[in-house]
Amino acid sequence: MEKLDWPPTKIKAFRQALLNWYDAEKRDLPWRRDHDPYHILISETMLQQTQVATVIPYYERFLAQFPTVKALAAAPEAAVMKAWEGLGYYSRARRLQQAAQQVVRDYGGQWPTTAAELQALSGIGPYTAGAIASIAFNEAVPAIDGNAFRVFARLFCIEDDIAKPQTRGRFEALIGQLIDPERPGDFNQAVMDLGSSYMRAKDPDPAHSPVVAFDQSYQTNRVLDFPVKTKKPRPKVVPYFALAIESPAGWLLEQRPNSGMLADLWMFPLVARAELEGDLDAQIAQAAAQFAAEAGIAVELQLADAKLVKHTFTHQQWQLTLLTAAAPAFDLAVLPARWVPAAKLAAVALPTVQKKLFKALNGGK
DNA sequence: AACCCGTGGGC
DNA sequence: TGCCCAAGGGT
Repeated sequence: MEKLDWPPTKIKAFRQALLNWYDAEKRDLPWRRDHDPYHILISETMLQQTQVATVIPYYERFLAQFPTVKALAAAPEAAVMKAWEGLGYYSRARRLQQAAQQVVRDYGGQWPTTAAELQALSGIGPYTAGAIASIAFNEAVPAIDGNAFRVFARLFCIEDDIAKPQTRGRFEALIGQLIDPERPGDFNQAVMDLGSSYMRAKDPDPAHSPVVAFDQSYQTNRVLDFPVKTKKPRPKVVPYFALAIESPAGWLLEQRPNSGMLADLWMFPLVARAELEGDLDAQIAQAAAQFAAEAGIAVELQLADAKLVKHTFTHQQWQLTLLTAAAPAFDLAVLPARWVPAAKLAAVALPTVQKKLFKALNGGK
């Protein structure tokens, strides 16, 4: 598709059909109240791999807590992580704050205005750079997300696998010829609205789409054949012991390493069972020994009543066997850990799997 | 290029 | 239940 074979009149008709529909039917979303690049950045970052309905309350709270790019740049990282709690993909939160710090420090608070410059900021890739540049700064660049891939794959019956990185370039070339140079931000957002309504992944309604006359997949009765996308492998099962250790000072929560799964969040200490040997009792004894070596104190681990908690991520399924122990409030200087009383749990960022563990300890409530 | 990184909803 | 999907980016 090096060169789009549509005549200029057809290109104009497509833009008009899309934008007329958008002007009449666009969704009323909190981040569409203005074109502030800070607002666009927050919303686009939250919306990565996350549904609109999930994002809306997070967006409102986040903006109330960190109203300006300077406020976000200056905030304690723990506060940013807490505001992100439950949204997932937590590196997004750290990189969002890093981007804010880059804007303040490297640009003196004056936003770069091109997609090329924006993409150099932390956490901003080709999609988010295109979205900010087109919506906030009117640059005629595509913003290719899952919606755009689906919409244009269907419109042109494109067989390329959208899971492959090299496919993006072909879509960029195509959309670059179609995007409305007068209204690039609205064009990109119209494509997203189209991709989440008439041209959604499941149960689409292409017959009533504003661009049905341009939809080759509909005309050839192959709508659901597009986009072509390879499947992901099933999550791998990973067994752990989760150590619920309670002292008069509260629960023992460990801060996870600053890279990898649930980086920087707070959880019960985990012991990987794959490295342990023997039956359950033997493994519990090994877990206790391992903990004693790290913490410098022996605890008596017991199988909890609610013993198994499962949590599925994109690539892993954790099977957590819950062990409990009562302990004195021993010194934690050697661990990246804290005693957190129940009343102070609201102060640390907990992943959903940790909330499940607390719930299991409370008898499912 | 292939893999890693969360969560909730829908069927 | 298991699987797919949802405004991706980093390495």
